[in-house]
Amino acid sequence: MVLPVSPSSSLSLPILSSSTHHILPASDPPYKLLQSHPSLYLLSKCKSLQDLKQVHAQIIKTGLHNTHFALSKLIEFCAISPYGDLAYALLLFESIEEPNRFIWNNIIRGYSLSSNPIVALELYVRMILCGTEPNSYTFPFLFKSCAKIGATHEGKQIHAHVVKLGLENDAFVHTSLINMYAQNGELGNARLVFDKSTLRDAVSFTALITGYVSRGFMDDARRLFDEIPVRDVVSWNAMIAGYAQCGRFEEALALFEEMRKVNVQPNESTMVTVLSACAQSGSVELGNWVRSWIENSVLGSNLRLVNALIDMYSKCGDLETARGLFDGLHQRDVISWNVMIGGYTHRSCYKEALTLFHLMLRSNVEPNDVTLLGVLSACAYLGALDLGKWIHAYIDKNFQHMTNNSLWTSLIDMYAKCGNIDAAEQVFNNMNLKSLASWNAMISGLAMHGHPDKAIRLFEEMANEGIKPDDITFVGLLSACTHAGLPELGRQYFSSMIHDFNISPKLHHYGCMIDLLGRAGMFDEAETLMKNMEMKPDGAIWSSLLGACRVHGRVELGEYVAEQLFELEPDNPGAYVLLSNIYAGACRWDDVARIRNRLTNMGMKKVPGCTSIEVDGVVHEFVVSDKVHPLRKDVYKMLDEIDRLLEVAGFVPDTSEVLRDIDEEWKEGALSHHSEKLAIAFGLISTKPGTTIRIVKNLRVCGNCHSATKLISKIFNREIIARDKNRFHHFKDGFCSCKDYW
DNA sequence: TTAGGGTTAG
Repeated sequence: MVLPVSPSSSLSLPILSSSTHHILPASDPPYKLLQSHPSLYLLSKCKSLQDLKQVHAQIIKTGLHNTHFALSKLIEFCAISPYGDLAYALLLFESIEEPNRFIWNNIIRGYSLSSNPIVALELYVRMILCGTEPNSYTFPFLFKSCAKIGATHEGKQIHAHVVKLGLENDAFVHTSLINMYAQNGELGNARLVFDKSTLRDAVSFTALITGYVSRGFMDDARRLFDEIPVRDVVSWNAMIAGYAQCGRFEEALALFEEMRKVNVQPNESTMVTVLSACAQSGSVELGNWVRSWIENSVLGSNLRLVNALIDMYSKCGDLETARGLFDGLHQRDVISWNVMIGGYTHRSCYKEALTLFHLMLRSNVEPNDVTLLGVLSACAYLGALDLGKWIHAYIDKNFQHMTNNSLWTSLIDMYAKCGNIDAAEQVFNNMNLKSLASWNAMISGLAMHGHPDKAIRLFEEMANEGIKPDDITFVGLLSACTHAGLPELGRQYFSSMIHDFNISPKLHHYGCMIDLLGRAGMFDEAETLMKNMEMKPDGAIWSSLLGACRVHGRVELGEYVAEQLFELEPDNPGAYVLLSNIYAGACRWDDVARIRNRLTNMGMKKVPGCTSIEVDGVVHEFVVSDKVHPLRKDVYKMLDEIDRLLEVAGFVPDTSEVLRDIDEEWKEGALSHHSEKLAIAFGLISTKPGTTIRIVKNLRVCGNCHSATKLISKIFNREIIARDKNRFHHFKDGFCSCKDYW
């Protein structure tokens, strides 16, 4: 936006110095009388737009609407108060023939606080074109708007207006100017404004410190902090929050100690900041101390603090204490619900998260975008497509105009992970402004569904639109190559990422490459890559190499790799299972027995296989040889029928696998009782013929179940979409989309 | 002769 430029001036303000007209009409009665007028008093008591309209009517009835003062108060209330209504304020504003400066300032202020601050700038243009001179109150609202929408260009023009009017020495204008530059990433200019002025109170210092903190310049921030003549509580808070934000929790907590030593009384924000540092660093002891401090202070029942406590306890893993505090709340706001739901998802208790969400819907608190982001990630994890769809509809209805497009990205992720890649593509294609995250979500979605061609096309489209890929984009691309078994292409992307895009490979990228090379049997290249890594390979990388050894029957290499894994992750039974299977493949039964014994002696328990399926919005979970599902009798009856039909169709179970391998659901006996087959049987009896069955398994699907499921899809004429630990399998007409490569 | 700046769940 270009603001009006005066033809007579090299600076930008045209009408400022020329015509200022006078403000209050002569009809305005004495102020004292106005201030004590009952309608104006009532205004401050309004709690809704309806109340407001009644007071407005009374103001008109008593003739007060002819005074600028009453109109000012009315507009101020409508525009600023949480009970007001900005649209109503604008309506009123437009009806005033010659708004005075106070009225202009307050309508601008209202928009600066709104979700649409650009209107504040547009109103400012009108204000100066109308010949009303802005004052030191006008500018902080404008700079706040510029900061909120990143309007540096406009901010600079308005800065010129400030200079022209000689207002740069107003403390409020000064600080909001620093803040505008700092928030818009122009730290140099923020510093210039700060250095040029003699106005150096804690507030202006803090504005600049926050700017440095947001860019990670902690040393500069700290130097400034040490220079503040009189540090107030907000400056302490900002510095503590700064350390916490960049993960330097010890320094954050040390500063908090220091603050108490110099007798600065912590306030609500201090405690929120400290609790969030405790939450992130897992310092539940300090958290407990903070809790007793809070309970012994006037802040005892402060909702924000209890919310922060709930958040702290759940992030530290003490969900019980968190839930106790949550249940003890007499009044819960949306944040209370969000932290508790987020606590469950953070600790992987997705079912509890969804149960709580349902409870929230029944209470009188409206979910917001944060709630939905949390719930969508739980849906994605559980494969709860029905609830995910419901949330999609809810977003369409209530959040259509929201600028936060992470909700759409989250929907893409949810649909992809719930097995509905078409719906994911639809959401993606309907997005007006696609963020990098949304491109990434779509690319990885296509990758896990085994559509490397589509993922690659999307990547090219993205480049054509001038969007620069990041490291996550390449994880998606490389995993597309892994799932499709395309080592050559993977190699090309890996090299392109480093040389064309200047992105240094992280653990994830190496993981994809080593998986890809290993499974293609290119062990020499995989080993070379591992040796040349800048960081130590993690358990996941060694595991994928071990998996490749199993596929290719590389016993000796497998033994070496397994040793590395035993050392790195002594409590992970996966490595033992894989090594045992490698021995089994080579018919080395003594070694198989030795490894089994070692496993048993160490008292390790394999993660039990578990498959979930959602029917009519309810998520049902089945474990291997399930004995708890209420409909298990019918399920096992169906299972017998399935086995009979499989036999008729000529299916011979590969029992050798059960005898030889301790497969992913080891020790659990009969193949037909694997959790995915139980879930499929349940799906067959509880959905209409022809309905797609979607299941989610926590482990990788075993070879025997994979073959059986292919045939089941044909016999029962059902599409079966299965998500396992690594990827998706779309079973249809006797075939699987993974082309038996997984 | 009505008002304004810096910290604050993910």
